[in-house]
Amino acid sequence: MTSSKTGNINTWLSHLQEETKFSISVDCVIFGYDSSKLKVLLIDCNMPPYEGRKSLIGELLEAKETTTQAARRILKNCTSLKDLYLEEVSVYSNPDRHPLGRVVTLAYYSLISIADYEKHIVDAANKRLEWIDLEDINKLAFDHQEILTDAYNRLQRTVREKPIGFSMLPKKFTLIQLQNFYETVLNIEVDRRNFRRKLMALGLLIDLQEVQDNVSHRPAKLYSFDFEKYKQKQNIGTLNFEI
Amino acid sequence: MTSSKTGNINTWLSHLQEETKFSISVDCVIFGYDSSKLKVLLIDCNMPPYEGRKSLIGELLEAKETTTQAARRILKNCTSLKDLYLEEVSVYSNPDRHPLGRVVTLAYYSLISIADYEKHIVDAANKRLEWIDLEDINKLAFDHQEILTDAYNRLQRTVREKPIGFSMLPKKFTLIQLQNFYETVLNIEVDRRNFRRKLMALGLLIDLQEVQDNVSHRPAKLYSFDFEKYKQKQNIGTLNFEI
DNA sequence: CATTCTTTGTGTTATTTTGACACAAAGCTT
DNA sequence: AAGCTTTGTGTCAAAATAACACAAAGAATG
Repeated sequence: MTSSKTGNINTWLSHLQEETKFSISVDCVIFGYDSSKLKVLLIDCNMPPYEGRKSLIGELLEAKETTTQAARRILKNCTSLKDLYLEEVSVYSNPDRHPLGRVVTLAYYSLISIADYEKHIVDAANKRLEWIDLEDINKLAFDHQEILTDAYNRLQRTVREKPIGFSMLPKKFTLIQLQNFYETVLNIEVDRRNFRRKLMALGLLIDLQEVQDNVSHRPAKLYSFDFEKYKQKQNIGTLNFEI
Repeated sequence: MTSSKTGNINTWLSHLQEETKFSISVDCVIFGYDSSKLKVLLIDCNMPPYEGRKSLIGELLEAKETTTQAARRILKNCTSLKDLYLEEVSVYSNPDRHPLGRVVTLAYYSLISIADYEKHIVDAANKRLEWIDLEDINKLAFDHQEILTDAYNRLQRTVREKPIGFSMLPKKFTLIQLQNFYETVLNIEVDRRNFRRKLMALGLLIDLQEVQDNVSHRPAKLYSFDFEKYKQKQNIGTLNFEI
């Protein structure tokens, strides 16, 4: 019945054979946002046949960790930041996708506010890490272009449904900055007044009673996102964050 | 800088070591719909310590296939059906999740119209496959309860955004059947008239000019879903399938 | 110091979408 | 023929969305 030599892994005992074991890597798409640009943290690839191209940041899964833990390890290695937003994208398992041999990859994406955190990017020169504008990326190593596309689609979807965008903005932001962020990430244009009305109606922005500094025009009011209130609303089911 | 012994898998050459290779399995959550019930195709598990419980259907990934191909192989093995809807759920990689040793699992879910296809379920007795009402499932083997929950959440989300529900219904269906389906899967109640208005407004249902047979009341009109028109609308961007 | 420039902040109206609700029609049963 | 069950349909109120213009704040300029 079952054509597999190994049988149903979930019902009867069989031993795990070496020839059906695989290297697993975890690749991270690290999105950053800065001055109205969505960027991705990339690294130079010098592995044939992809020399000269850039690639996502990835490492092999280790013996005693989950893929999520591996993703956090990678993030900490290149940003020295913990607690970043992290979301699984997909699995990439084409047998020929990696020149070193068969590597099955789990992709995750993560979000960073470049303005707030650039100072933490460790040793960027040594690691040849670089923020590249998303719109300028078109030919990554391996199947990373596909991974990036998938990750971006996931980001676009999730950013509409959950307040993950705020982790890409400074802690204090203006409504215009927030609007620009959504317009950039979602590649849309929205009416300023309608956007403000909608956001204020959520009741999740804290008016900091401060205004911008050092701008050569009327300074905008500063807000922060009320994560506490969001959690409460989430718990009591009152929530509909929808951009 | 990088603490990993293996270094960045995507930049420089390192060999793939045996101690960091893993067994990978693919598990399928096969949803079926029949007489207003959402069901899942499960198999008896007789592996300690989970004897007596039921589990999802899964097999080990083979050397030359993608995880998607493995999922299709599994589906064909237990339903002899090809071209079923298939969607990735998530990866499960806790080191202790499987008693045989470390197994990293990719979960997929798939959809079947039980009414149309039950005849194709091969050798259900031999394989100890059984359709179990979703609401009666509460203690599966391994971490399969978690996988099922994740898969169901994905199904609920996708069924609202894409016309995947029609692959769980007979090819000819009544509007009431369609409504019952959405009410069951989404665990909501909707107004009959408003539901009909919304669905007809999509312009994607074909009025078959037929009515039900063998019912002891006024027979309902039969419809089918216009997959062709849906594809066209999708291509020209006119689409907003949203239940 | 008055004028200009840029950007912020705000309210109303028309349109569309959603939600609530009741009764007649079809076909089978008795 | 009367009764039963389920299907099929329209209107109106409420809510959400989309479109739109002008005054106010502060810096820069002459």
